[in-house]
Amino acid sequence: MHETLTIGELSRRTGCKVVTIRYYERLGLLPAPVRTEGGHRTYTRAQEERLRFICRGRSLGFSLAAVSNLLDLLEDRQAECGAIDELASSHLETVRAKIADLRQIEAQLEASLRTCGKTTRAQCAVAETLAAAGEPEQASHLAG
Amino acid sequence: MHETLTIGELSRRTGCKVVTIRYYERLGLLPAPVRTEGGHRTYTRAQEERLRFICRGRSLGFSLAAVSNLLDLLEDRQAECGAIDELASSHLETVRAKIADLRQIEAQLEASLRTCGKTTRAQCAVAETLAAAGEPEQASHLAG
DNA sequence: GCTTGAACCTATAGCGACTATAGAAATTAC
DNA sequence: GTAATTTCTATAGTCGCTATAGGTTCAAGC
Repeated sequence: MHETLTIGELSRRTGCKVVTIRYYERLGLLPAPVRTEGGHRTYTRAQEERLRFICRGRSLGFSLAAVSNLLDLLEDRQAECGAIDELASSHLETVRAKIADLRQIEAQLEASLRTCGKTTRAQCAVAETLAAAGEPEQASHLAG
Repeated sequence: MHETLTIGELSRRTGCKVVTIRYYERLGLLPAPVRTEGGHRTYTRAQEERLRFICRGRSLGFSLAAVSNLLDLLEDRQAECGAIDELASSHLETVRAKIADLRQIEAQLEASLRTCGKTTRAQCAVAETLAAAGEPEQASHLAG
């Protein structure tokens, strides 16, 4: 069987939006597929697999650059498993750092919300938490 | 005393970069400060407080739009504490959702790293985790 | 064969929250 | 007076998309 897929079918099968697929192609993450006479893209199973890999990497929080590295490593039959592991474990560290950041934020928000509702507007605990004049802090690793 | 500050001094005192301070001004988050004859910005203590508030909000993961809302609420002497609480607790939910996402990612990365190093390249567990053909997933709330 | 409507195409601009660059002018320290 | 530092403006780039506009192709029904 192994028929080819339109970009819409590929999108449905992978959960990756059509515009995003085209975007990945423009970035060079996905190879330019064969086109119909009219110029529509047609994808193979191999390309579907590659896209799945990209999506999975993204859903694990890897940057597109990291995903690209991973794809290169996988394609290089000489490459050691070690290089892949390294990328993954350095990413794991980043993930853990983000969790730690977020937990601090969670705790502070919880604390100020807990003491609020009991005080007047002038001493709103949440407002105080935000206004608290602390020492300059380095920006956290948080993106948003 | 209450002297004014240059943008560089303000930056050092708050930990907010000079370019970022100017950026906040352009967005209207910080009022345009008085200038010297030569056109250099001079800041007051009130503006320093406002900037601290913004930075604190950002470090708690609030968007600039949310910070702007919070500032408006604080300035409005009529406003109820409740509105502030609502913003904070809805943000807390977002934070918790992000933590949950990241924990799943952490677990998956840990799991694949644990089983790796024991297998040959061909069955690299990390590579498999990434290649795993799963059902289409909705994108997580993660920004980066 | 013809028409309709969905899916597809390209190109460009926008989002958020900055960051980087270039080149000029002001300020401060000696 | 000069040299170093800081500041100024304006513009473009980052990341990972998303949205818009305006046009073309494709598949199905008649």
